[in-house]
Amino acid sequence: MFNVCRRGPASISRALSAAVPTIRIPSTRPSCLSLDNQTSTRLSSESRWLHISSALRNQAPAYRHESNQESTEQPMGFGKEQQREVTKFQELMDHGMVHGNVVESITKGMGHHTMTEVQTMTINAGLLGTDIVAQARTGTGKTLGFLIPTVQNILRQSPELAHRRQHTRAKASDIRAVIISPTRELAEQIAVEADKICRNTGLKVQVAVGGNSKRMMLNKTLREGCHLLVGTPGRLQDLLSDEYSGIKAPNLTTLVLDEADRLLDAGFSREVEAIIDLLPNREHVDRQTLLFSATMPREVMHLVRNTLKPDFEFVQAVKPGDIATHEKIPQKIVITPGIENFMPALLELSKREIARYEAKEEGAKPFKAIVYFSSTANVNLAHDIFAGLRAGGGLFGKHPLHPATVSVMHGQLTQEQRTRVSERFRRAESALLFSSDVTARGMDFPNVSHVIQIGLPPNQEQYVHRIGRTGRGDKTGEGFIIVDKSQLQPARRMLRGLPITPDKSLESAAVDMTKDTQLPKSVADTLSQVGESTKMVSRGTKVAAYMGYLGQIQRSDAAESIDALNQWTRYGWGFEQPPMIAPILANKLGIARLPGVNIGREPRDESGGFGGSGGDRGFGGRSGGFGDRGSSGGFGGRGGGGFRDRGSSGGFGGRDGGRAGGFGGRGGGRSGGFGDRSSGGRGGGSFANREPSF
DNA sequence: AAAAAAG
Repeated sequence: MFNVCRRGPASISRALSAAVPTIRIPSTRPSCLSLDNQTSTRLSSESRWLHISSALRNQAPAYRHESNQESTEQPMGFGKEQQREVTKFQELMDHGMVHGNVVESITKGMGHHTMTEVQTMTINAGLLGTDIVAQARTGTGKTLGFLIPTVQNILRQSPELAHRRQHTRAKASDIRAVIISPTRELAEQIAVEADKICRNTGLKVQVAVGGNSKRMMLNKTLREGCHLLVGTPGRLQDLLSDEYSGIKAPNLTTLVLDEADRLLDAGFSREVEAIIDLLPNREHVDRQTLLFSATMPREVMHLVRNTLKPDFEFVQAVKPGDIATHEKIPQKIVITPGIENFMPALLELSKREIARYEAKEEGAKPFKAIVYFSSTANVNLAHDIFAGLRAGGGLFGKHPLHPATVSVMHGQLTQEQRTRVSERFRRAESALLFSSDVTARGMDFPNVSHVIQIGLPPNQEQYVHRIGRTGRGDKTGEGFIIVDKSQLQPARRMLRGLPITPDKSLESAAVDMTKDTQLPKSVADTLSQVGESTKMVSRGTKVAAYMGYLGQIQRSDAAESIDALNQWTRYGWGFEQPPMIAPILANKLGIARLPGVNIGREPRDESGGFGGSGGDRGFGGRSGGFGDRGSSGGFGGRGGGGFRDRGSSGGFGGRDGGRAGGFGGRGGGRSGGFGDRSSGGRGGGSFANREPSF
C-alpha cells in the first residue's frame, strides 16, 4: 500500500556503499553522509524515476495509480523486503544522518520515537538531497517528514548553526528555507513544529502570513534572525518583492511547497509562481525542492515540471486511489425533508454522542466535532443558534450540550481570533467547532471524534479533506453529512464512489416540519430548543445565511433550490416571506422569474444590517464557549436584533401560529439542489464506478 | 451572493 518507486535499487546501493565504505546501515538506502559526496548524488539521480518523470514531461492527464495496486508499472526489485529504511528517529543520529541536537529534540523533547510510514518515506528520501514529490495525506506526520530533511540540509552546509549561540546580526542571507502553505493556521502549525525541532540549534523560524502586522514580523526577524521562513503565498510574495523588507533568500537551500494542489487553486498559482521567480535562480544557487500534494492533478504536474529538477524522486505514500479517506472512518449520510431539519438533527446527534460518553458506553469518546458549512454566513447562523440553546425552556437554563463548548472558525475572523479559537479547540476535550473550509485541509486538531458536514461541500475533494480532520494518526473517528432531499441527486453525483452509508437513526432529521405531527418528547424537546434559540438570532444573521446558500445555487436546479431555501425560512425561522433579493442579483443568478423569488430590497438598518457587520452580536467575537455570554450581559448584549423577525411566529418552537398563505409551489418531487460545483470527481478515487449506496 | 488569501 505504500510505495517508493525506484529503479534499480540494488545498483544504487552498491554504488553508494562503495562511496561510504565505513558506514553500514540496515537499509538499501545510503546514509546522508553520502550527500557530502557529489558523485554519489549524481550517480543516484541518473537512474531514477524514468517512468514517472517521462510521464510528467509528456504531460499525461494526471498521473494516478489506478485502483489496482498490483500495477505492472512497479519497477523490478520493488517489494516489501526493500523497505528497510531507517524507521526510528534515534537511528538518524546513530547513523550520522541527522545532527544529534535535532534528533534529541524529537525523541526527548517531542517524545517521537518511531517514524510514521510517511515519515519513513519522506525523511529517508529527502535526506538523499534530491527533489521530492510526495503524494501524502495530512495527519500522518508529514510536517516532520519535510522539516527534518530541510533542517539537516541547512546544518550540513552550515554546521555552526547546529549549536545555540549568541545572537549575531540578522541578515537576509540567513534565510535558507522557504516553506509555503495554503492557510495561515497551517503555516503557524508548521512553524510551531519547526521551532520544536530547532530548539537546541541556532536555527530560527519566522512566520510570514497575512493578518499579522508586517512591521512587527520584520522587527522580530531582525531581532531574532531567520533561517526557516514559513508563510502563506500573499505575504511571502509581498515580503520578497518589497526591497525594503530585507527579506531575500540569496542562499536558499530548500523550498517546500505544502499542499501543492491547494496552492494552485485559482488566484493562488500566480502568487506561488511569483514567489518562485523571486527566489534565486536554481542555476546559480542549487536548492532542494520538496513538494507535497494529496492529489496529482494536471496543475500540480505542471508545477513539478517547472520547479523541480528533472531527476526528482516520487514518493507515493497514499493507498492508491484513496486520497484521504480512511476506509476505517465510518461515513454516514442523513437525508432530511428540508434544510430546517439540519440544526435539530445536529443537536440530536450531539446530545446522543455526549450521552454515550457520559454513560461510559463502550468505545464512546468525548464528543469533539468539527461542523462544516460552505459559507461563512451559515457558520455564523449555526453557531448563534447553538450558543443560545437552553434546556428546559428558561432563559437561564443549562446548555443541553454541557459540558461541550461551541466556537466558530472562518476566514473573516481576525487573525488573533482565529489563532485563539484553534488553540482552544485543540485543547478542548469536548467541543463543537463550527467552521468554514479554512480548517478543511491540513489542520491538526487532536482527538476529533466527528466530522459533520452540513449541506453539500463544493466538491468531492473538499469532502475528503474535511473527513481527514478525524481519524488522525491511529485515532478513530466518524463522518456525517446532512443534506436535504432536494440535494439527493447532486449528492449522489458528488459523493460517488465514497464509502458512505445512509443513516436513519436521527428522529429529528426525519420530521416533516411543514406538517403538525405528534412527536416523542425527546424529539419535541430538541425541535423546540432549536426553535427557541433560533428566535433569538437576529434577522440579519439569518438573511445573510440565506444569501450564503443563494450564492451556491446551480442554474440547472435553481427552482428546486429556491423552494428548499424558502421552505427553510418559513418553517425554520417563521418568516412570512422569504428574504428580498435585489433585482440586479436576481438577474445575475438567473432566478428573477422563478416562482417564490422575492424581488426587492432587504431593509438593512436598525438591526445592524446583514452580512457579518458583527457589531450587533454581543458575545465576544463569537469565539469561545457559551460561558462567555454570561459575562457580556446575557441578552442585553445581543444588540436587540433578535426580535425583528417581522411576522415571526417563532420557528418550530411555536408552529401553531400564522403559516397560511404559501408562496409558490414547493415543488415536492423535484430533485436538484445547490452547492454542487464539482465537475465530476476530479481527483476521485478508485471507487469511481461503484454505485452510491444511498 | 458563493472558502481561502495581501493590503
